[in-house]
Amino acid sequence: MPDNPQNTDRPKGAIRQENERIILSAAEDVFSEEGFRGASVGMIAERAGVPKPNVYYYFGSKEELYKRVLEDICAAWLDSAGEFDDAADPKAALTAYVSAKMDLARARPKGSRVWATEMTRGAEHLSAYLRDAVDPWVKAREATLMRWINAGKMAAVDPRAYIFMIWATTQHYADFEAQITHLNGGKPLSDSDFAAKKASVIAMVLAAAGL
Amino acid sequence: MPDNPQNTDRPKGAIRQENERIILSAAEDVFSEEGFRGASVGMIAERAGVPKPNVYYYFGSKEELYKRVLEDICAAWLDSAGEFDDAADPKAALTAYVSAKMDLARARPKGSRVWATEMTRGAEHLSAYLRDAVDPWVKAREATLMRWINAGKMAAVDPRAYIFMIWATTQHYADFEAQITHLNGGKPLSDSDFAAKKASVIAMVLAAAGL
DNA sequence: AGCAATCCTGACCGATGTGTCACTTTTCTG
DNA sequence: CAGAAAAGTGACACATCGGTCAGGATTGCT
Repeated sequence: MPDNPQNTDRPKGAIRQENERIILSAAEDVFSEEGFRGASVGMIAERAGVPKPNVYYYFGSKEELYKRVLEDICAAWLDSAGEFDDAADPKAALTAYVSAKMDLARARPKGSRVWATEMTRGAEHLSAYLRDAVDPWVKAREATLMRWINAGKMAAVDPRAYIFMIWATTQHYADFEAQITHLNGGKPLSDSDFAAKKASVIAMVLAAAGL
Repeated sequence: MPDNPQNTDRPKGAIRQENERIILSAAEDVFSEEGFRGASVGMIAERAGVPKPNVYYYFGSKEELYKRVLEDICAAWLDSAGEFDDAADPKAALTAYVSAKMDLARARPKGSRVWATEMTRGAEHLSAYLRDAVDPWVKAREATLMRWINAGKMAAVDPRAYIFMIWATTQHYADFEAQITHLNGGKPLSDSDFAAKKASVIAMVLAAAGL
């Protein structure tokens, strides 16, 4: 095996692409359960069905693998964040955003949990992203919410507290999936159960802002 | 040192009580950051300022220590749960409950994060507690909310989704403290900042239920 | 087919983790 | 004060971890 610490500079072949995908998926699983420090590369390799040195072949280190997983999650977060279109009216914009967030929670619960575990460790690996992407996004939406409030289009809420409520409530369905399942007689929410909860969340979030 | 696997059967002395308190507190810190598997007894011992074998002297194993930490957190959870008094009217009862939950999030953020990390691992260590304490509590409060809804005292919401919203929104201030701090210019919320957010959360949760 | 590049993997290394234990020191009690 | 109980702790055994590497196998290209 050639000495090449810059694994990411290698040309992409079909095998590489497939194996990276498999390993990243397994890593997301294991990191979501045990966090960065609690997850072992051995567990990830086993989950992915590859030998452990292969994980190092494709990713230079546990940390590099973790960063790649986080990047992917951040991209998904940004995707849903784009649904908060501030040219629309409050009800339409918030409905779309909460809807997208609920869909993301449903489609990517483990990603959400990786994000959550990184938060509990102080979010060191997310600090640049929070500063460069999340913070500006929050400030822009605060401004939008204030504009709507001042135009009398929605009730006067603390914009930031409102945004936190949206995040918390939607991500709860991913992050606390185990609790929700336990409280649902040990069964995960079915698609129709989830759709009903989604509708309820949208309604409540809108009502919280007088919409 | 005598061979006594039943450490918890020993009479409690002042030194023991103090050292257990210190170790439990340190354990809560470390478990909240790295979760069960990622936390090491060595880290906990260092955080507590005691030699590692002393941690084993007072607690039989890492797992026993973890269970003790969780028990303490569950007791706090039950404390705040008692504030949801179903003899009161909806507004008073919900205000009291959300207030208590916000206070708990503020006073015990690390406990909340231990709870959250145990959730991300599937909540195995909490399954009995969820079944025996949380599930009955949720069912009783669902019934209460339905009674209020049917009496026309509050808007028709999905009771369970509403309870999840309360949990999510209040615990968010603990679980995502790192994010909130990052988004607050790197400074933790001051007491007055937090009080304002608390008031906003209470208002929004009430509004979500038409109160 | 030959060769280069890529991929795979058993064995290995030093570091770190859980837990133990013999022994020492300190505290408590009669 | 003496002895028992409680508390403290350096050293240790074994397991697991992050990461490495030589060499074999497979793939891709001319």
